[in-house]
Amino acid sequence: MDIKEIEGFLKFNKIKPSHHRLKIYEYLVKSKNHPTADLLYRELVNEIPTLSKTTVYNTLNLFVEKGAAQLITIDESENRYDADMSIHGHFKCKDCGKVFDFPLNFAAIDMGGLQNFQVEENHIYLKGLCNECQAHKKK
Amino acid sequence: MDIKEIEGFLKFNKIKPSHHRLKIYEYLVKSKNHPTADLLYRELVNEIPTLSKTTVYNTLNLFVEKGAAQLITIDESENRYDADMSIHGHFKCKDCGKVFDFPLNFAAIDMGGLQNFQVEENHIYLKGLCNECQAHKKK
DNA sequence: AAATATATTGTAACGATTACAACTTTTATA
DNA sequence: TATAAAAGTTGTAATCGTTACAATATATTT
Ligand SMILES: [Mn+2]
Ligand SMILES: [Mn+2]
Ligand SMILES: [Zn+2]
Ligand SMILES: [Zn+2]
Repeated sequence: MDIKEIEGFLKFNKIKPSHHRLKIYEYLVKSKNHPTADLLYRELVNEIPTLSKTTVYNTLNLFVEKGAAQLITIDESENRYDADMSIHGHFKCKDCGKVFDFPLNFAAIDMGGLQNFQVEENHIYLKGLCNECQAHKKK
Repeated sequence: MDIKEIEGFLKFNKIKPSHHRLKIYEYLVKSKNHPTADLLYRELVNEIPTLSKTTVYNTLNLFVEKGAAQLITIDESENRYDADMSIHGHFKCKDCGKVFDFPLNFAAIDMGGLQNFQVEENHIYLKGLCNECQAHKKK
C-alpha cells in the first residue's frame, strides 16, 4: 500500500489528506502494531519535527469518526488504534505487551444470546502469553 | 446469594472479608450492572458514609488480583468491574451506555488463527443499540 | 494491654486525553 | 493576484480516572 493508495483511501473516507494525516495513516497501515497515541507520536516526531501530540490525538479521533480506523480498548489505561477495519481478533501478551492480530470466524460467535441487540461493532480481545514469551519462561 | 455466601466466597479467594469489601462485592453481585469505580462509590456512600473512593479502587484491584472479579475495558476512558467470572460476552449500548451480558459459546472462537498463544483471558465486547433504544429511535 | 499487622482515609501526584485560543496553511472569492 | 474565509496545527492549560503515600483507625497476635 503506497502513499497514493493511502491518499485515495483517506479521500474515500471523506478525510482531507494533509501531510500529517497521510504519515499517521501510513504508520498505522505499515506497522500493524496497534500503537497508542504516544507511541505514534514518538515514532513520527523524528521524521516530522513540527508534529504535535494534539495533532496525533485529533487525527486518530478523526480516523475513528470517519470509519478509517478503529479504537482498540484492550488496555486498561491507554487507547490503541488499528487501520485494519476487517473483522479480526486481538491477542495481548501479558509479558511483552505486544498486541497481535488473529483471524476470526465471527459468525460462530454472534449467536442466540443477544436478544434483539443491534450490533454495530465487535471487539474480541484475548490475553495471555505469546509464543516467544512462553519460550523465555521455560528457560 | 446472601451476605454469608459472599463472605465465604471472598474467603475462598483469600480475601479477608471486611465490611467495606463485603458491601462492594455484594453490590457487584446483586446489581450486575458492571459499574465503574465512581458509580460504585456513589451508590454505596449513602449506606457507608465513611467510604472513600481510594478504598473502592483498592478493593476492586484486590478482587481482580485474587480472581474474584474481572476488569472490563469496554469503555475507552473508564474501567468497569464484574463479579461474574463465568465466560460470557458484554454488549454496550451506544445510546444509553448500559452494559448487558450475553451467553457465549467460547469454543467457537478459540480456533486455528492464534498460533501457539497461551490464552488466559477472553473479552468479547459488542457495541450497538439495545432493544429499548432502538424502539426510541423509531419514534 | 501492648505490639504488630491490616484496612481505610484524605490529599497530592500522575498520566492519558481534551479544551481552547493563537497561529499557519489551504481553499474560495473578488 | 490580492483578500477573505475555512481548515489544519500547535502549545499550553485543564480535565478526569487512577495511583502513591503518609496518617489514622481497626483487627489480630503476643
Ligand atoms: Mn488489528
Ligand atoms: Mn458481565
Ligand atoms: Zn510476549
Ligand atoms: Zn440503550
